[in-house]
Amino acid sequence: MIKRRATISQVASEAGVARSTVSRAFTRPDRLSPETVERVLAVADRLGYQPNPVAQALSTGQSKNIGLIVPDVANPFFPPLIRAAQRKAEDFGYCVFLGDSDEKPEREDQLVDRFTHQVAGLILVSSRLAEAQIREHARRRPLVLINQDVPEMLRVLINSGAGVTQAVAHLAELGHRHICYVSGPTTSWANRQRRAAVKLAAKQHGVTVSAVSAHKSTHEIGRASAQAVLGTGASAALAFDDLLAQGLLAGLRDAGVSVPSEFSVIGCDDVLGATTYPPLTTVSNRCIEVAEIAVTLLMDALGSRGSTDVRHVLDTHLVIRETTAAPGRPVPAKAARRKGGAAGNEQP
Amino acid sequence: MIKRRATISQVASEAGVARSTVSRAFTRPDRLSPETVERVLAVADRLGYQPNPVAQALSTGQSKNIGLIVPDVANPFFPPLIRAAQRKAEDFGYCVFLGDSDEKPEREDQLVDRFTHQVAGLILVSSRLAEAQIREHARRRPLVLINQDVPEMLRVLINSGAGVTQAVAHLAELGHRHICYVSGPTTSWANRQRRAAVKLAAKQHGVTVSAVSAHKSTHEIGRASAQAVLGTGASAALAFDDLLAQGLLAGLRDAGVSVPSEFSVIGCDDVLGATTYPPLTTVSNRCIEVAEIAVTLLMDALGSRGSTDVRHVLDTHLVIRETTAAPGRPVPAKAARRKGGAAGNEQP
DNA sequence: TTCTGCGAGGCAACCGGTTGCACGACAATC
DNA sequence: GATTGTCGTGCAACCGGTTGCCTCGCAGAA
Repeated sequence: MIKRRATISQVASEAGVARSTVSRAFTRPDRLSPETVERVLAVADRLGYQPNPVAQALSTGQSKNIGLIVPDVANPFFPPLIRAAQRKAEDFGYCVFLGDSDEKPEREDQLVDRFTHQVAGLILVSSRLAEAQIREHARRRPLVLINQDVPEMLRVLINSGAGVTQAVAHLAELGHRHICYVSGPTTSWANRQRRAAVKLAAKQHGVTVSAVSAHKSTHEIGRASAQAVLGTGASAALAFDDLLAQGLLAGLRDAGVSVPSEFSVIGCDDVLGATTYPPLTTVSNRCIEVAEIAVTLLMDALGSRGSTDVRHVLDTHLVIRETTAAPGRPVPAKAARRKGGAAGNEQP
Repeated sequence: MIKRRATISQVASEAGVARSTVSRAFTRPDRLSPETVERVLAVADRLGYQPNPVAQALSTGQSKNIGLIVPDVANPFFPPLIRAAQRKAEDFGYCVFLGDSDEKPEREDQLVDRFTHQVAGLILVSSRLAEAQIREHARRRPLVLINQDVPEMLRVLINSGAGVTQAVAHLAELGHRHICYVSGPTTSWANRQRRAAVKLAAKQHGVTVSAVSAHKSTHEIGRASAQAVLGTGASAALAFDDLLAQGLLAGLRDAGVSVPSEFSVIGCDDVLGATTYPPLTTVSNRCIEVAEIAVTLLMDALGSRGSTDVRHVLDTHLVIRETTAAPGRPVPAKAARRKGGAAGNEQP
C-alpha cells in the first residue's frame, strides 16, 4: 500500500555508477565530470529520486530542520511570527518543528530535549527557561533567543520600551497625571522591560503610576481587571499587550466608562490592528522581522560565520488610533458597577 | 563547542554487552533477563543516553514525527487547532512539523514533499489540493484530512452546515426576509458547505439570499465588503467566518448602520469569542476536538488497526450573542456613506 | 619511453540505531 | 545419558546516505 521512494542505490545501478558518485552528483558536482553529473541527474529525475533527509542527517550529523518553541501558539502575538519563521526557514531549505510550551518551563525543557536530536538549531521565543538551562541547551545546538536577553548568546529583541516610552509621553501630553500599568506574565522578559519603561517614563513626566497584575494574557482577564484598574484612580491604562487592552476595553464598557472620553487605553504589540472597537492605540510590533532575523542568525550560526554574542534590537513606536484622549471628568471608583446585559452566551 | 550525546555503542561497552542488547533493553525488555535490563538502563541513565531518533527513523523506516499543514497560520481559526494537535501528538511521543501553504496548492504540494521523508504521517487542514494530488500523497504516507471531504480517505469534518442552518432559522424567526452570505475562499470546502447550507435553509424558510464574495478572509476585506452587502438590500448578513464578520461590523459602523438594531450580523467558527463589539453571534467551532481526533486517527493508521475510510463529522450550533435582532427600518442603500473620522494611523 | 601529476570515480567505513538468525547454557523429557 | 526445547545474548547485515582514501587512466614533462 505504501509506496517507497527510490534510493541512491537504485539510481546508482540504473546509471551504472557507484553510490558515492550519485551522492557527489548532488552534493559536489564539481568533483565529477559534467557528463557523469548530467547522466546521474537524468536517471535520478526519471526515478523521482530525492535524497532521504533522514539518512543525510544521520550520516552528516546535521539535519535541515530547526525547532521553534513558543509559550502559546494561540496567543495572537505568535502566529505571525511562527508563519514568518517558517517561511524564512523554507527559503533556506529548512523544515520547522513547532512546540508549544504552554508557558511552562518544564514543558519547554522537554520540548527542547525532544527536538535536539532532530534539529540543526533552535529558536526559543519568549522563553520561560532560566538562564542556566538555556545555556545548557545552547551547548548542544546553536540557539537563538527571541525576546529574552541572555548575555553572550544570540538574541533578537523587540524593544517595546521605546514605544512604551512614547505612549507614556503621549498620555502625559494629553494631560493624564495618573496612569495604570496592567502587567502580564511575570516570567516574561517583555513584561519586565515594559514595566520598567513605564516607570521610568512616568517619572520623567511627573506622572504617577499604579500597577494591576494579570498573571496571564487573555481577553477575559483583561476584562476582569477593569474593576481593579478603575480602582486605582488612574485616568488611563497601558496594558502589557493588546489582548489585555482589548479585554480592558470590554470591561470598561461593562462598567459604563466610555473610551476614550472618560478613560484612555493603550495596548502593546499591535496584534489586533484596527479590529477593536474603538480602534486601539498601541505600540507597534516587529514580529515578522524578528522572526526573519532570528532564522537568518541561526543559519549563520549553522554555517561557519557564526558569531557567538549578538544582541539585535528592533525599536518600536506608538501607533495612535482612537482609544486615547485628554482625561475627561474623573471616573469615580464606584462607577465600577455592572451595566448592560450579559455578555451573551459563551460557548459550552 | 557542541556537545554530543552518548551513543548506543558507548552504553554497550560501558555495560559490557552488545549494542543489540542495549537496543533491546529499550525496545523489547521482555526478551532480556531483568538483571540485564536493569544494568543497561542504569548505565544509560548515568551516561544520559537517549536513543537517537534520526537513527531509529532510518533503521525502522518510521519516525516519531508528523506533519501538519495549514493554509494560513495567522488566521485565528488555526492556532488553537495547531496547538491542540501539537499537544495531542506529544502525548503519543510525536513531534510536529508545521507548514504554512499560504493558501497556495503548489506550496502545499511542496511542503508535503519536503515532509514526506521525515514524517510517519500527515495532517492536512483545509487542504487546497486537488483530490488526485491528495490521493497521490496518501499513497506514500498515512494522511488525515481536516475539513476536506475526499471519499475513501481519513477525514474529520466540522459540519458548520448544522450551525449555519440554525443561524438562518434564527434570522428567519426574527423576521428577516432577505439575507446576504459573505462568502470566503472558493477553494475552501468549508465555504462550499456553508454556502450550500445557507441556500437550502433560506429556501426552507422562504428567505431570499444574495451573495457577496470575499476572495480571502481578513478583517479589511470584510470591512470593505460592507458597501456591497448593504447594496444587496438584505437586512442581515451571514459571513463565511468571524474575521469577515468582524470586518463587516466595522464597515457597517463606518457606514453609520448600527448593529443589531438596523442590521444583523452572524459569523462562523467562533474564533473571536465575545471579543468583538458588539459580541458576535456566530456558529460554534470544534477545532480543538477536530485536531485531537485527527491526531488519534493518524496514530491508529500508523498502528495496525488503521481503517482506510473514515468520515468523522462534528456538529456545530449557533452561539447567540448580541449582533442579531429583529430587522429595524430598512437601510436605504445610499446610507452607505462614510461616517466618522479615519480609522487612525495604520502601522507603516 | 618512463615518470609525474591530476582528475574522475570506486571502495569501504561510518553515522546510530534495529532485527533475523545462530549459538551456548541449562532444564526438562525420554 | 542423549535429545529436545527454551531462554538470553551476540553477530552481522541493513536502513540510505556521506566521505577519506586509493586506484586507474590519461596528458604532459623529462
